[in-house]
Amino acid sequence: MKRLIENIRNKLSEKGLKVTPQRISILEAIYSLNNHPTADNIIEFIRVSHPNIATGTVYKVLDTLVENKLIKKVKTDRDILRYDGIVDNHHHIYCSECDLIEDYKDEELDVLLKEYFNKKQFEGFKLEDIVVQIRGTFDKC
Amino acid sequence: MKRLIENIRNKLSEKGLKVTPQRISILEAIYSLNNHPTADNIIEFIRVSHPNIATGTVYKVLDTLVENKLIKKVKTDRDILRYDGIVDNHHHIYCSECDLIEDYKDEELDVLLKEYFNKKQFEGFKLEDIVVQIRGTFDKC
DNA sequence: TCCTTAATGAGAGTCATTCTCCTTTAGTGA
DNA sequence: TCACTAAAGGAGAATGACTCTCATTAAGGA
Repeated sequence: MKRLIENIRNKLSEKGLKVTPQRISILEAIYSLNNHPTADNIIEFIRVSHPNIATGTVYKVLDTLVENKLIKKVKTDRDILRYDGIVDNHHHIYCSECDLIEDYKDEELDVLLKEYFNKKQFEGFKLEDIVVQIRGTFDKC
Repeated sequence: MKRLIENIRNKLSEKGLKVTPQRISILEAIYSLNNHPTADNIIEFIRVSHPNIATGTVYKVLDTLVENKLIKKVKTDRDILRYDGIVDNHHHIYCSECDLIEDYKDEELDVLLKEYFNKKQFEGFKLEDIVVQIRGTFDKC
């Protein structure tokens, strides 16, 4: 736990961001809440230890973290914005029945896509990132 | 134009949906406004010829159309829902600078992905759809 | 043409997110 | 170590996209 917080401090100052208790607990919340929390999940989690944090602050910090690539936004077509503490390239599996979003890492796929798009070459466009959305239904749902 | 409306009528009744003037003009708006309009874009467009349409009606019709797979939802990074009149399998290019979403059709890519995921086989998961999100920046932005 | 049921209009309500403005604090430099 | 300044946070009002409710209207089948 100590170690996690030390790690968070380093990440923040590496980016030239002020290390504030609010920023630390928000990142801590994202790392603790596994499944792509919403802003609301994060606020609820933090209020336990930090009852006075303002919702505006949480949104502002989340924006800052996204800008500095310490977290990612996850787009879903069905509901509100979610946040993802994993910034390595990875994909998402969306269940059509429940609201779950699962992470999907697949280096073989990454290589395949990278090679494909390298060959392709877009005119007038600088490619930054490719994310695959896999939609389907879990049998358990 | 006559032809477009006839086409829309057919699509609606094929799905067993009542053919109402509101539904027709909403679909017409989506087909006319090319680039993935927001609900607001659609409302603005329709009000010209149909000033009394209620915003609630527009949202309700859009939901119905999505449910019946006559249109698709797309979400931008800035968290605004947009609607897409193209329901064939296709992908999207997201610009990090502007909020534009461009369509990206690529059958070679579709085949590649289909083969890849056929080989892969997920346990306990029924695959429905694979969409690739391509993020980057247009030089013009 | 009539009847039933679904669709629409109007407008109030909701709720995630943003804004404003004042206070507090992190980090720098003396 | 302390003081200063710009950046960050708190409180809560404001915004705006979307939803709900309920009375009215109209599509489509009998």
